[in-house]
Amino acid sequence: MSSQNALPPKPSDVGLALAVEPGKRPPVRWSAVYLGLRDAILSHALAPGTKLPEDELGDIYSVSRTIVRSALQALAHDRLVNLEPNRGAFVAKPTKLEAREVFEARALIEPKVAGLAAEVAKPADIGLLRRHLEDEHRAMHDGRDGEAVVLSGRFHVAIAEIAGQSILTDFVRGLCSRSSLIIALYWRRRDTICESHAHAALVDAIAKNSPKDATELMTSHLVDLLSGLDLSDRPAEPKRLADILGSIARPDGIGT
Amino acid sequence: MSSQNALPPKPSDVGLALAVEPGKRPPVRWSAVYLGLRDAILSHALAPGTKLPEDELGDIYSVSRTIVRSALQALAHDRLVNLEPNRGAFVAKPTKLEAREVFEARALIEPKVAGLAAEVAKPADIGLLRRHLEDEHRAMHDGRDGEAVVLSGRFHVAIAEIAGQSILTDFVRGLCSRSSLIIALYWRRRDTICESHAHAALVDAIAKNSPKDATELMTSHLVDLLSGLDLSDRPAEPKRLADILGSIARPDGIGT
DNA sequence: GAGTCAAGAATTGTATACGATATTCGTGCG
DNA sequence: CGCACGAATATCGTATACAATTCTTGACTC
Repeated sequence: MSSQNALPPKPSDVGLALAVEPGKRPPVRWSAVYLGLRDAILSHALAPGTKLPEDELGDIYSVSRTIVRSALQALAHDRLVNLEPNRGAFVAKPTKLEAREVFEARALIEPKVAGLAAEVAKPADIGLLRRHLEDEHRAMHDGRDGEAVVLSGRFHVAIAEIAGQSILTDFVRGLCSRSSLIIALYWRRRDTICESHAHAALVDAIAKNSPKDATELMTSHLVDLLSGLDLSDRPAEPKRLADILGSIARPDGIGT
Repeated sequence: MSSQNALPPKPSDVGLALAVEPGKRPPVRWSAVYLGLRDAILSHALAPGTKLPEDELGDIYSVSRTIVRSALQALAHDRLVNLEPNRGAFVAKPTKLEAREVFEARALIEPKVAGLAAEVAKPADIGLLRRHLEDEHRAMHDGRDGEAVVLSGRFHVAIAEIAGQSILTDFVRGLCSRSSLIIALYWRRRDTICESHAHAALVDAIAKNSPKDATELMTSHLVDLLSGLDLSDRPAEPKRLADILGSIARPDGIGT
């Protein structure tokens, strides 16, 4: 019955108030579901608007709906899923307004955080960032866009962690997660997807302990990111199913 | 299969992603427990560290533990309660380090938000703020400290709402909530508890559409608030129970 | 043929049962 | 007298059962 040998994935990642040391206490069971879904959403494996039925998720992760429900609630609090009463959970679809606000919040917080990081960064921190940079580069080069986006977010979070402000780090983490959804919805230029250069410059500024440079680089990096989005002011997008399907080369042979 | 016409209903009430209008759909059952506990914590009716047993809360609110559990999870995400696996839920006890970080985050976000509010505030907004001010004053004057603290927080949130940045408003809301806990733990001067004057000046600056003034006033207001706290660097407080009980005039007659 | 309505199916909401873990308290030993 | 150990109790963790709601589908009417 209790055959669930749910291997603890990564207790440190779950940004929640749980006083639990990694190895000692069993990391709450829903964290596996939470992390799995989160990764899937952030890496764009699950598109915004996708329904997330409790039964199905329970089957997939071999847990009861109780656990799934907890995970979904946590994701809802992160604004990665939308809980609609009596209807179920759906991958969130941030509006363009929300998208703008996310980037405005990032523009306020992250430059400051980058400056802080540049002030206190030690060699070990720089090493960590450079390793991050490599991972990112590799994922991007391998064409794994989804992971590249996730890693890009994790890079920003890593900077915040170096700054040593855990609350601001939580904010950055949340904002980056939501940015991932925003990118999935509103990204326009697929070619310029990863300005890894900007990240590299950022690391250099932090390595040189130049808070001012780091602050400015982060600001312009975020502006660049924002400029890659299509956040024009038509709030509703009445895309017709026919338009979408018509514009895609359909595999002839099956269907009408 | 519609493309959800997700009109942002009211993200201000419960800080969670629920597309639900107050009256129409049943507002998820746990929100009653959530709000009740939150008020009790923010108004210092429940002291930090207090255990919150699921059964007891279920009896009080006449719901099953399932509901209580959801409410507690939501509160944990707000960092108002601490969930310790297999041990239960406790009202959070922010450390001094956390307290400092909360106020550093507020010092980063709120001045900017106040400036924004001053830019866009309309007469109706000013009226709202002045009414807030009165409520605060009244509660303070009536000696209801708990509510005064809550209202003070709501004032800051109201400013953020005027600024029209819902995400930053969420941040401010969370930070103010945590500040309430911090005040419960580390407030030192009980007399100067409410610098209602600072709030009044803030409203004036916003009313005059003076972003620069509003920004500076908020900055100094937060500095003042912080200076009222005892956040010295001894991380652990080895207060002995005997000290506390010994220093209080005990009602003689009962007990040993 | 389009629209409406209702019965059935599917999914979510809540309560409860039961196993697992922690805490308490009594007992015995040093 | 203090401490260690173990049974009893209390509380939490998870699964499951059942109720409530929504969605689907088919028939019926206009």
